[in-house]
Amino acid sequence: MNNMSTKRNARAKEIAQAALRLFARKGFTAGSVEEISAEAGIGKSTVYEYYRNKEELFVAAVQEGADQWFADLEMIGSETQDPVERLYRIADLYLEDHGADFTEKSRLFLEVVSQTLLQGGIFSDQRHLILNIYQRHIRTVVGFLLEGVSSGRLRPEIARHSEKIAINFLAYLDGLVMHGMVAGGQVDLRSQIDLFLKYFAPLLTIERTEAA
Amino acid sequence: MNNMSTKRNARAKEIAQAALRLFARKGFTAGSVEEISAEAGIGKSTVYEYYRNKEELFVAAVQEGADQWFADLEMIGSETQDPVERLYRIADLYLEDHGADFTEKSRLFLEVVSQTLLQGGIFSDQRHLILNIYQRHIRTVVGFLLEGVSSGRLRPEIARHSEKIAINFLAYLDGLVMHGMVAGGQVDLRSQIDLFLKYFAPLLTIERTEAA
DNA sequence: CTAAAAGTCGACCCGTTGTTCGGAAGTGTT
DNA sequence: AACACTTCCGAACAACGGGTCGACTTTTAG
Repeated sequence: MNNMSTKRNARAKEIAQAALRLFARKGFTAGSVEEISAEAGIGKSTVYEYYRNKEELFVAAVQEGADQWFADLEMIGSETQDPVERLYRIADLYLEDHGADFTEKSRLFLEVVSQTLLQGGIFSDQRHLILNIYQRHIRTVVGFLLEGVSSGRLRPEIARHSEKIAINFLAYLDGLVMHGMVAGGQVDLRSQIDLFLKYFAPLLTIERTEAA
Repeated sequence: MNNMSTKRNARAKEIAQAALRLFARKGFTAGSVEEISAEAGIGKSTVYEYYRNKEELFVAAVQEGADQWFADLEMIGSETQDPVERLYRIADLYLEDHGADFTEKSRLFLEVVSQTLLQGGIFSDQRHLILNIYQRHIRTVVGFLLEGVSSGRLRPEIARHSEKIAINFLAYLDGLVMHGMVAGGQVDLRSQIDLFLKYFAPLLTIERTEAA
């Protein structure tokens, strides 16, 4: 029985991952259930054994994507204690795989935003789900900042505005990735971020190097 | 004859504007041609007298949106000469109408980005069109920065990185608007921008007020 | 005034796709 | 081997929506 349900869960997860890949590639409306089933290597009707409908499948795909994202974020938290280094690593995460074609995460993120506000979109009546993911995202970065203050590497004043700072930093990264998308390789995201952090990081850290 | 074609153009523009509104509200795939025709107060088939197909209509809608946007941007350029003031005004433009529900421009922008990268999307083979709009956008802000340098209000070093700076600034604004969208009023965009510009503007201007 | 041209639109066609259904194929139990 | 039970899927259903067509109305021009 337990064996049964774990096997079932594993199957459900496989389908969700296939859906994640396809939705990221083609979007919610254009990505058909049949294609997803093909991607997962099963029949179309089998999908409906695991998910009531396409929307539920999309939600599962988003959850799957979010889980992967937070796993990466937490990895950063455990691998380095230096707050500035952490910010650089987050930026790396955003740029990851940004070669020939874009990472699944960015595309799916875009699709989520669309579905969140588009009238009649999937999340228009399930905002709380997205809001949870969003707030966890912010909270993680706020945590990094506050830890940086406690450990004495960041200026104490940061603590007061930690949430605003986190939001601004992430907003910048999200926006930059979008620019990279529309500009399609015309913009060197790496050097954009380097320029940004070159001025941003000193605003946060204690050691002020006034001598240029 | 001339009268005829201007009348025809006017009609085409009306339809494009209706399309702009609807696509912004429901997205490209979910917004049907029938709804657009209803929004424009005409029959569905009439739309096809002015646009070959739905994609062409979408392109027209995007052009329409871009035209409005650049008109606003140029207005800023003519209304004030102060470069920092101009940046603030651009930020205002992004926040404009961000009350109950979001401005058409932001939503359409999102849809454009989607359609630009989604495999099989409209702009996947018409990237140049989007790229033109994008570059004009960047170039306008670069122009503001360079004018600021010439007039002696911005630091001369700015000139070297003017494009990178413009991109970073606009990327931040785009990203922030997206955050506002997903967070749905939980984030006070105005105060986010104020915090950002409070640290950003002094990096650009000549008069350094080291005494806090 | 009239005939051709342009504009309009209701009705229809048809491909796509989400969803259901009935039964076949596997799995475990006794 | 026979049974229940789950898993799987091919085929059919139904709705939706992009696009076409032919007839009707309005405009233009001589």
